[in-house]
Amino acid sequence: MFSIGELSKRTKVKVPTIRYYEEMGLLAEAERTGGNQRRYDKAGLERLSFIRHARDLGFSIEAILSLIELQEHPDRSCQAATEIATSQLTDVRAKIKRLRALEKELVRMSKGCEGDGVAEDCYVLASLADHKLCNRQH
Amino acid sequence: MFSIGELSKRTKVKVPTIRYYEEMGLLAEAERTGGNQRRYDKAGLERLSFIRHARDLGFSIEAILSLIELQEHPDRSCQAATEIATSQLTDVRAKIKRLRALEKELVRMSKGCEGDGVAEDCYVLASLADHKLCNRQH
DNA sequence: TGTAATGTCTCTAGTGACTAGAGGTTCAAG
DNA sequence: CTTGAACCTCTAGTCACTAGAGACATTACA
Repeated sequence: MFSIGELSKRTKVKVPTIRYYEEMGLLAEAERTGGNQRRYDKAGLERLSFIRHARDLGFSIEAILSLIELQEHPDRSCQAATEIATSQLTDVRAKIKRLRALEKELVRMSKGCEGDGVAEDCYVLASLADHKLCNRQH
Repeated sequence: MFSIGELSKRTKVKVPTIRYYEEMGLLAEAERTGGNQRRYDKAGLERLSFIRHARDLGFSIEAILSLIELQEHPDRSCQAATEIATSQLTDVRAKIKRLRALEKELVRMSKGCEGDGVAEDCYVLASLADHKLCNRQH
């Protein structure tokens, strides 16, 4: 059994975040010492690692709740889990696509201006003021 | 002179968002009718278009405030504008990099599971539970 | 000119996933 | 037994909006 600080160290999840996860129902309510401090065991550690891993991959709290629910019913079909992962993948790909378009536009903007002139002639500012100067939609 | 709703239509920025931008100091306080409703002119329209364009490119409100400040002092050096754009570009590139790593991991995860088994054997869940199953850091 | 529909006003509160801080209590080491 | 670090709960703040309540203004049409 170890404290919340120890759990935090081992999982690299900050202490207030652990408490927040408990409040959100991602973590079961921890056992308490006589003095009301949380104590965790291996199961708690594994659960938090799972959560952190999923968060790192961009899953929302809500999605993680569903995944945990599934985890706790090993007999259920895992279709939902695959669906959540696939939807996350679609999301990620959409974001990448959008960011790539932004990247191109920003490169074009930055290249147009050396930063050595005055604001009046700044290509960055001009580009922002007039969308027509852009090559692509965003 | 036109109303906030008209401005909203022309710029595709929602009415409450326009009011929010005003409160944040991105838009000058609008003129008002006798009945206290906001009225805008061409200058207001251009300013909001600028803001929307910058937001679309991912600039923060704070960054846009700086850009607007520059815009209003056309005699100042535009170095700051270029710096803001470049920093935004760096940001965007970092995000793309990270998302690409996530994408790879999610593909690997999804491929490992057809979604036709039970949760106990689900590769998605297993991957989340055990980071060691991952190919790369994220 | 009357009325009804639509638009606008301010204000408060909610979103997601935390983060920061106040003010108080408990624990572990020496 | 004392000290200081770690812990507790609670509230409020972050970012960029979004939603809703309840009241007032404007516009279109009869």
